[in-house]
Amino acid sequence: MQEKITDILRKHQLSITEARKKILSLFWETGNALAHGDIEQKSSEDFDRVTIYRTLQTFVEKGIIHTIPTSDNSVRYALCKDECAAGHHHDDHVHFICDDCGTTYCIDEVSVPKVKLPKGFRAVQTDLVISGTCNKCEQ
Amino acid sequence: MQEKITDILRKHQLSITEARKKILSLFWETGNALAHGDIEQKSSEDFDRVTIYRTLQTFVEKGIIHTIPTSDNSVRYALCKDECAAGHHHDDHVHFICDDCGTTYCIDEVSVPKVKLPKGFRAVQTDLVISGTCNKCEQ
DNA sequence: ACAACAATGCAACTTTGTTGCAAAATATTT
DNA sequence: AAATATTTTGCAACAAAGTTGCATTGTTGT
Repeated sequence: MQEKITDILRKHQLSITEARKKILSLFWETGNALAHGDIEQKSSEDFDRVTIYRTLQTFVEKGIIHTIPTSDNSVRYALCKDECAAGHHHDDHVHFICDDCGTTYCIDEVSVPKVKLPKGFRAVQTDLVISGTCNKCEQ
Repeated sequence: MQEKITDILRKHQLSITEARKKILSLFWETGNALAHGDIEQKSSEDFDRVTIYRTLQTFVEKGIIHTIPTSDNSVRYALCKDECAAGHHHDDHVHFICDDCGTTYCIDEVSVPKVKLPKGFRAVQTDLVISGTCNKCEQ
């Protein structure tokens, strides 16, 4: 587990620090997307607020995590697939946000359908965000 | 023009005030989506910051405008179609955000494709957000 | 025109995010 | 393995974004 974490950091040419290991393992453990606030709650005693901001920023730049668009103001982050490299994200999968529990899922098994845009519009990134009720809150 | 604006407000059972008329006409004039900041710039001398916040909130609740999900932290608003009612938005169209000029378009001619979700997930709202270069910045 | 009600402005505040710089931790070189 | 160079972190201070309570003003219905 710890090896996997340090491996990822090394692969992206990042020095291995406590903060980065901790934050990265949080993503692995939860599986789902995390907002900055979530991370702050789960590690506020270990690290400064600023460190979390900077770490997330670095991870995004290096292609380890990506941001998920949301209608409310909260930026959420999730682990990228292996194909993502620095500066070039390829996270064209579906994101699901539960209105009940707030959990954000990456639905890997569904891929984002290609859309034909009007003349002159060139697409670079496509995000499909679905909100509703997740399988845990459905009962 | 002014009649159209007051009509919309009346239809949604809102009292007709200067702030609401002004902000609503801003949406009509620009056609595209507006962030809170845009509105503040274009009317900061007329109204207080707080009034803009509250007006936008009211408009969303009443189904006059809707929020558009974005990867960066900026909340953007756009006019709803006629079918939207208070509490029930039906804005399943495509949004396009230009990386160059920052303009957010509602691409009405393209509709959001239906997506099959894993078992237990129930979709309520589907947002397809595409970013890239718009037809004005393409040259 | 008047009373009832709703919206606005102001001030104070909370939350969220940013920047510069010294101290500490990590990596690199020999 | 120790010394140096480089990066990262924490702190403080700040800037921006958003919220709340309350008195004042504006709007609506009779």
